[in-house]
Amino acid sequence: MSINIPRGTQDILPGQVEKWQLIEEKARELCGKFQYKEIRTPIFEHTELFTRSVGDTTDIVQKEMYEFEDRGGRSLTLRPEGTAGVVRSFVEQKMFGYANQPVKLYYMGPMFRYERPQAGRFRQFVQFGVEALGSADPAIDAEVISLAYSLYQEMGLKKLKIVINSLGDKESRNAHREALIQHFQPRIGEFCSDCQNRLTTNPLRILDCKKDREHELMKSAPSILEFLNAESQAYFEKVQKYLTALQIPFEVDSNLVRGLDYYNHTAFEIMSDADGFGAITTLCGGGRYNGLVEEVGGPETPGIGFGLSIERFIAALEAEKVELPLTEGIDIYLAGLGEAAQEYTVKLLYQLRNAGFSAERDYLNRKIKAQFKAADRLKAKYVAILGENELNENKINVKSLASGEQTEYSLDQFIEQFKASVE
RNA sequence: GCGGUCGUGGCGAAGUGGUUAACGCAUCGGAUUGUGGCUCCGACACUCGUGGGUUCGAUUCCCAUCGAUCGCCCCA
Repeated sequence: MSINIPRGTQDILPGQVEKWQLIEEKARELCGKFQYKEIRTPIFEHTELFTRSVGDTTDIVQKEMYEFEDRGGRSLTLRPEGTAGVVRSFVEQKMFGYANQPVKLYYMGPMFRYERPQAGRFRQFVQFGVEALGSADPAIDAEVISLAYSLYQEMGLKKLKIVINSLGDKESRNAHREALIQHFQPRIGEFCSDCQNRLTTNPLRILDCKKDREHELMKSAPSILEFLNAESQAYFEKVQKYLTALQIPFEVDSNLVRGLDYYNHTAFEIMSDADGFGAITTLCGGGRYNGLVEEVGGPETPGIGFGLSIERFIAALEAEKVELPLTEGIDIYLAGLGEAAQEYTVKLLYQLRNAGFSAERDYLNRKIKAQFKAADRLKAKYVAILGENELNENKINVKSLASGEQTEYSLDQFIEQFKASVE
């Protein structure tokens, strides 16, 4: 029996990988403009880092982590998200002491979650994310959101929706939580089983339920926004003010919840409205996590960031049928006929490549006709034909595949002459 | 963890309880003995996902299993 790819993973092959490269390039370019620097942290960390930061009651920690013990008996976990590792590094490398503050970082790499795969959901997926540590200015919340938004826009996505909410600070959250429990408790029996569980684990999530959306208690439920204290309220308003100034369209959804424990204040998601996008709508999720740095052992430091999946990014591009500017084709294909000529093309090919051309030759000993077909498939602009005749007469014929015109060159000076004629 | 659908050549995709497993694309060869994209001709399935069962006989029926896919939960 042959070995197949592990569940929830994928091979990204030539033809598809170019899309990844484009997104990665664009992300890096944008980070340069926004002044976020790349950080590369390990793909596995001590398990405790995730249980402490992500939260040990979250689904991620409870049932989705790739956790293992190494030969030294340490409990390690393949990272399920990017923020924890970055924050760990921030603390461990004492970045809070850097002259440049806030510390603005980005990362790109594989994350791992043991989930049942479906559309836009994998066990290994690639996340691009950004973290800004050390500033509690609402302007940086707007900057982070605008960075993600720009990336999608510049790649050509149009059907985007930004949803924001404020989760408030700890005080606001706890007050809200109590109010929710009081609100739903008396009639929780009328809700779905999921919601009944949520009442004790995470009552906030009840508001997010799709089944019980129409229940009257849903509409009358206390909103987090009513429980924001003055400070949280002012902060949230500032974020909105800045987004408006940046002309970034957004809507406030007081039911927007984040699944990781470390979030507070600003929470946001960027979603795709494109048809045929299935059940996945969230392209990007992020928010503020003041308090996380302390949780991981560092000094009191505010932070905000987002994570987005490249897989979903590409799915959204496909759903919107965005044409990406993928470059393809080669400059020249060397068709050789006969042993002596074929041998000669080995050298010629290398010279062409060194002269700056993308070039290819036949490696399967094919006949001239098949070599032309191969050149066609490679979308070659030119085919150079070298046979016994040409070799003896010190010349080489070059045919333009577009026009069909054939030009003769001196074999000695072929590279120089060809280069001159193309330029 | 739960539910729906599906599993036939490199890819896409028909099909039947019975002995040669359609077709399309791709590939290779030929028509055109050194020139592509069009056309025509030819070649190309000893695991019909795997294991077991029913049967004289199964790719086709049943069960299990694995995988894919979509949805729930949750999330990127």
